[in-house]
Amino acid sequence: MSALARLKRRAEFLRVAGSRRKWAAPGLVLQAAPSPDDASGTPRIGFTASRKVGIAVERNRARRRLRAAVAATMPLHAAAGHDYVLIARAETVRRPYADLLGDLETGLKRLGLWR
RNA sequence: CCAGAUGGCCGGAUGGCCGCGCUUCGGCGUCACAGGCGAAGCGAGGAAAGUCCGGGCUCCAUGGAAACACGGUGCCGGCUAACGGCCGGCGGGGGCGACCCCAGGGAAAGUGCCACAGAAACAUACCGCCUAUCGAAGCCUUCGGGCGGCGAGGCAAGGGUGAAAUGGUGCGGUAAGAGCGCACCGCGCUUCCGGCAACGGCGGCGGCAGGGCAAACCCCACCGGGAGCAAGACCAAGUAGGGAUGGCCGGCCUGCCGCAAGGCGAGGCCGGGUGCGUUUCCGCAUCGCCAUCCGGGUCGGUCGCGCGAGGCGCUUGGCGACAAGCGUCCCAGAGGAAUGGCCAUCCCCCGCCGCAAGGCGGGGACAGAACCCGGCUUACAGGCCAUCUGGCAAU
RNA sequence: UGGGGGAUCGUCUAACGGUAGGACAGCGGACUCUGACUCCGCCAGUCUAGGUUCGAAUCCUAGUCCCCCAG
Repeated sequence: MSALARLKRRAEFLRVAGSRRKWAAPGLVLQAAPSPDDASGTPRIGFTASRKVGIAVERNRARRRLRAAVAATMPLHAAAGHDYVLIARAETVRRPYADLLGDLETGLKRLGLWR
């Protein structure tokens, strides 16, 4: 994930969620917001897997699959100068990988951040 | 072969492409770091889980002790750093058996409880049984007495109630009965023997010496300071050194207010208050104290943090838990948190098609380190090994 | 991650180890021209599994779920 950065603070997640730009797909929920300080910087990604997703094994699996999908797609196609939050759902663990990639791509297109 | 018991073990395998974390090395870069590039090595579990116990480690309290309080454990012996764990025994219960299960000290130290029912739940008599003993109505009489069963009295066998009714069965015995006597069983005490002990065995004595509950209070024995890696240490940055409300002391001196009586935490001293679990003496800290609320700062980094009661193998001792010795290995260290994503082949299971070879499709348990270790408990697809038991068949 | 607390009708809340009670809600009925109020009745529950006890919501053990706290 060399071309991407990570979101780590709770406040950052809340700020992205407060922007209300989101797209819900069967495999994931994508939220996005412009970066506060650097409009042309590298995209920053955050992952969330709540207890609704499942036990710790399933939460870890969901987050890893999302991270793999991001590594395959977003360095090339995500618009710069934005923060993204990916929320795992219960389906994220079982959804076929190709569909998961499709969810992420259509999410980026729907939010107008496809590049 | 079938059914079962116990103990131990495994927890999919191989490869490819793309990635992640840590360590080391190389070169780039830098005054030196940082950073990023490449390579190599390593990278979840038997339960990592629940957080139910025990320790290590860290800080606080530790001053000096005793008593009290509180919490825990509970047959005996051993193992262990320790344990509520483990091993071996004992006792009780279950199973044809291999084997399994048991909080399993004390109820004549004391207190308490035992609802309803029942006469009575710890010391009793409702129904009942009896008339030997004492008194009496009535009846009979050969006038000696007898019958009668009202009262006093005796009894606890039977009925009934209950979870539980003061040893059980049988024989004798008696007015009726009763360990009242005897035999066997049970129980208590005890000589001797075996055992370190729990306990067991043989014998003797005692007629029973006194219901249940201690996962009720309790007694006895033993153990235990408190908090926890968000412990704690260091570096960097940085604000404040507060405010409001309410409640609660005495004496003396000074000061202030007041003409005075007097008042006032403004100050000091003494008593004292508060804290160190409680009490006692002593000691220490703090002088206003206590409660509630408000206000202000940070949300960074490094260490702690991976050689340990360590893993594996062999030998020796021990029934065993385990211990000792020798050899060998280094084996995760993240921090919105790495240990992965995808694909292929093989293995196992299920379904469908097929005579078959095989083909197609689906699935592969429980579950993710967060300071570490020893246990316990709980979850778990499928499989392997060893020993043993019962049954059937054959030899 | 560590520490602490709790679970009783749909909701809130009682119950020395001895029949699980009350309020609200719901349903039915009565009163009323109708509704409200009021009255009567019904519906229902001890988180789960074992154990101790004659008897467990209560005591003990294990599990499940929920809530709170933290430098």
